Amino acid sequence: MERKASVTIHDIARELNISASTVSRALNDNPRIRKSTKEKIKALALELGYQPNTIASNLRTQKTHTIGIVVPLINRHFFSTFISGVEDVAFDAGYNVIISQSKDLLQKEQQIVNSMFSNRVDGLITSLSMQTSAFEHFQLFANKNIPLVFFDRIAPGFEANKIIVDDFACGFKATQHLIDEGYQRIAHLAGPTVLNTYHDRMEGYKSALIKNNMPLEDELIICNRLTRMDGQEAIKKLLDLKNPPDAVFCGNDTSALSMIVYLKSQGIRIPEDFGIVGFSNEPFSEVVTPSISTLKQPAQEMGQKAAELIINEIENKELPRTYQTITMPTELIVRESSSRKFN
Amino acid sequence: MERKASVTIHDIARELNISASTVSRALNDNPRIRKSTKEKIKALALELGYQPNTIASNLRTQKTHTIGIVVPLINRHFFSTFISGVEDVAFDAGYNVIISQSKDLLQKEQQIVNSMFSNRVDGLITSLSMQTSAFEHFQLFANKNIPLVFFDRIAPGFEANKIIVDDFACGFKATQHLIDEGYQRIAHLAGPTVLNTYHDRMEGYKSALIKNNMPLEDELIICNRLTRMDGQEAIKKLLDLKNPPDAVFCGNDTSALSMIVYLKSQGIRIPEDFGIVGFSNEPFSEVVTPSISTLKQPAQEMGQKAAELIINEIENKELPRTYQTITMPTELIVRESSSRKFN
DNA sequence: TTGAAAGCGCTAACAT
DNA sequence: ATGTTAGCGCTTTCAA
Repeated sequence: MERKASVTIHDIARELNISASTVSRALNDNPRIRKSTKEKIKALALELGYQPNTIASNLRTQKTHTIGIVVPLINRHFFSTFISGVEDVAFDAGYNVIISQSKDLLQKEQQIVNSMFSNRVDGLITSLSMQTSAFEHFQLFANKNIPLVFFDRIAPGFEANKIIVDDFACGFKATQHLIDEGYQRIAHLAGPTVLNTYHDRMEGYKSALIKNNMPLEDELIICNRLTRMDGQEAIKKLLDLKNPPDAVFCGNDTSALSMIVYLKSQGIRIPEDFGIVGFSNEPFSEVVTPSISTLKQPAQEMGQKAAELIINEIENKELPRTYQTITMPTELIVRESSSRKFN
Repeated sequence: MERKASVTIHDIARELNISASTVSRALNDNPRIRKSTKEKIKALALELGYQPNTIASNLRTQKTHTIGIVVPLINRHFFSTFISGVEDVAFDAGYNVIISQSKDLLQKEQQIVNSMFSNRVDGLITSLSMQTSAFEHFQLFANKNIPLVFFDRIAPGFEANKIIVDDFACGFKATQHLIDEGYQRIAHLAGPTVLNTYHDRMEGYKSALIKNNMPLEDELIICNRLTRMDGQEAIKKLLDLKNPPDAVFCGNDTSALSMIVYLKSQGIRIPEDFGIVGFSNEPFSEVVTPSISTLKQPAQEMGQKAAELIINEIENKELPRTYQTITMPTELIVRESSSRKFN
């Protein structure tokens, strides 16, 4: 029942009448240790069930081989897939991954970022909460020159690496697609436009309308948090307009889904009477009826890229820092919810 | 560009002409420090931008306030939701969460478990890989008396806390439901039955058939890894039998979905001609057409419970250890894919 | 109420 | 090829 004190390199050293440093070197495969000594040491280490104490090593080397990730919600498909991508690359490079979720609360995000710092993560990868519009809490990392990568919801103007998709182009593509399908009056449901993602999608939407000489109308743009409930409220509001839209480009798939459910319940046919395009390519979008046209972001690849970037930065600290913003490719996936032409 | 050395308690001590221990005590709100001293210290700490070095503290106190989680795949909804539940409780209790995915590979699982140990996590929460049928790699934790919680896919016979659902009862309920709906010949698609989850679901299935005086037939039971592809192959095989089934209870929703897609493509009507029940209540199950009847596991709550259990164990190390197996409630959600009676 | 001193387990100059 | 020594930054016993 009692916790047996762990075996340390000193235990091994004592037993073999050598010094702890030799043991340390041997276990780290330092070439300056004689092969026979190494073998002796490793054999005994195995026999005694020695397990290195990473904490001690971390303290000594000032390096934790740990990457922190902060996302709004761990169990959102986009984020969990991103995390999976990070973990893949990190694991292969010998890094651990420590994760927290902000729950879209600025205050929690701030706490987490501080905690990650105190835990001396070697780098931090993050996508901002819906409430985040100031970035002082990340200054801690910038000041200490600790690598920082923003993805998806980024801090505009903050000097750091960033991984995004071209949300403007996505918004444009989605809207242009609806126009091409013959929809006449296209609305947009946006998320909080303090966030670059939702802001840019909306601008892309507007730009497409303008390019096609269609009027921008304030009443056709609704901003909320894009939950299922939000989607339903939005579509109700839109249908209640004197001059309601015949299509909506939604800021995410969840709200698009709830709109579809509501429209179906009202006997409004999709895509014949009403067109919908969502965002993110959630797993359900492909299999729901009608299937949801959407924009696919390469979540796994974004995570991998983020990990590569940050590990590279961690391991090349001395190089003059140059920050890049990497734009990953997206794909407009046209499905039933907007495909009049196939009918 | 150069990394400015961090402020330590010694810097604060020097500046105030006091000892580092006093600073340490003050910052930790030790009651034996005079209030005025405390305030002076905290003010200076703030001014200098002091951030505690958790690593050093961890080494000294032999406690990391970190919980390790090992799951097969981070971006499976059940697992990411479980993780979210753990993180919620852990964060509130001042614990960090470090995560790795085994990718259902035993070897990776072993590596991860060792690495988690070396990182001196205070406890480990895990769901086994599909390849795991021996558990020596967890012995490390058991030997050192480090709290260990298995969930979902557990190590039978291993002395540890466990959080599960009653998979046997689930299998029984699902099958009984299909029988009640009038299906005559019910097949089962199982995952690797070395895992308790899939094994128990299958036994539940068998038990329901027996109870209803229906024959058990080997050809109606297929085992694979339950991917989409696996589901499709399985349903093809089943339909090719001389005497094919008219319903399937699937070990997960993914394979159930792929069966539905295939059946629809063959013009087989669901639920009229064929009944399907899945497992896990993936987000898509509710919205696909036909919607999928399934068993709902309380993933978030399981995660919370796991965190509570392990934190309690961590913080009451001295108590004689008693291991519990907690069975969480499940719910059979009846939807279109098996609801003949509603038609 | 505060300080001195030791040490958690490891690594890395610097010696030999 | 190996040993000596110092110390990473913190906590904690013991002493004052």
